[in-house]
Amino acid sequence: MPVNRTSKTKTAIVKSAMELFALHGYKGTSVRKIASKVGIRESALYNHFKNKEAIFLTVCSDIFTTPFAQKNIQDDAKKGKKFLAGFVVQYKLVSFDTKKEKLFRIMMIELLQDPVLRKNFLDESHHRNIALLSEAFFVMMQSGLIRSSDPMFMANEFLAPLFYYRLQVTLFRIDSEPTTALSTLFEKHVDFFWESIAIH
Amino acid sequence: MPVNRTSKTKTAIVKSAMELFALHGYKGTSVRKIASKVGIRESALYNHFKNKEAIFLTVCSDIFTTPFAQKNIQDDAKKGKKFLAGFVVQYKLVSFDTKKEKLFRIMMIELLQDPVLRKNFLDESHHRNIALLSEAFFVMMQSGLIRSSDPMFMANEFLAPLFYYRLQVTLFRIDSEPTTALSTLFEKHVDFFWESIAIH
DNA sequence: GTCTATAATATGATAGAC
DNA sequence: GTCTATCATATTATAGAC
Repeated sequence: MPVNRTSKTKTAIVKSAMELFALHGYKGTSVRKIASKVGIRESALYNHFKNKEAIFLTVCSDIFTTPFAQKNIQDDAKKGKKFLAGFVVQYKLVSFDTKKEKLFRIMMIELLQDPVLRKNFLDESHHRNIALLSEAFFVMMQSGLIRSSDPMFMANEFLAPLFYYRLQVTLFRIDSEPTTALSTLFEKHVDFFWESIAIH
Repeated sequence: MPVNRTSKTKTAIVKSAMELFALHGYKGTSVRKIASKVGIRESALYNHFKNKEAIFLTVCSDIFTTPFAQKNIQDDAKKGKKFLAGFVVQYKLVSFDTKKEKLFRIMMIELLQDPVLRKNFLDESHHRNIALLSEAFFVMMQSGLIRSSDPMFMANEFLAPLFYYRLQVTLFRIDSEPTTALSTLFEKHVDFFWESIAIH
């Protein structure tokens, strides 16, 4: 028997809620509208969730799950540019993933209003990425692959454009505008950045 | 006699509304709360503004006014690093300006929800900055100051970290955390970037 | 697990006295 | 220009029948 005992309705609620939260934020999404989108009455929804916040928390539960499961940075980082390219491939995949994009929208809307979400973003997303990249750059410096600098600052410089491009992708997609031009930015960033730091 | 006939109450409404919008967004701010903060009744507020949206539009009216009044980029850009440093000084001033910070918060909250605000951000902020920087980088390339590359892409790479640092400043300030460490990032960015592109 | 009914409250906005 | 009073509607949430 399946371990996942989550009912079909509950799954449908989370899915509908995610879409509405991504479009109108927490306050702009009413329990009524979620229920309506699912095709049930408001009261029936309370059979699956304690309240509106519980729905939101479930929707946000894997907002910061990251695919950057780095096993061995010490070794991987020695590959230099290839390591950075690999990181960006993952980042780009996440940026264009439909579900992740919805969660990213929710995060951006609530980031400045929700203290918990804000802390999680800084800890689980920003600091985690910075720590990973810092270590990698440190290794690359020790290996003589790149010029010497503050690894953590370099990590910030490397990460920031990725975030900015991801935000642009999201903004374009909201208005159904093509993202082909934006798509290449990620790879160009790796090339440009590596050209900037590499010791030839 | 003064040209500005805006009443004291109207000014107070805009000020209070700005603070509330910056904290809780458009939907999270009720007309009641604005009136309460001003110290008047809700109905009195409608004597100064047609409706809630009119208040919001007034608050947002100079959200994209920029201090980057570049007279002569063709000449200024030839100064190379000094031009970039000057740009960043302006950007940093805006990032730490109390009023501008509130407007930035509002923008970030509504950016993904309000199509008009989104378009204005892309046109008046992003594209304007990219156009300015692109032209500057183009001049620098022609002058042999920096390595050859796509000027517009380079502009993106230069602008993105500034935006990211500004966002971090804003997030830290919401939680009343010190921004001294962040403060130096802006100058370090200029140094790092110039080191990356300059022809020595 | 869903429905109808209902409660308590919040919201945007208006009417009319002062 | 501000007040009290009021309205229509929307909102979160609960009670109880089926």
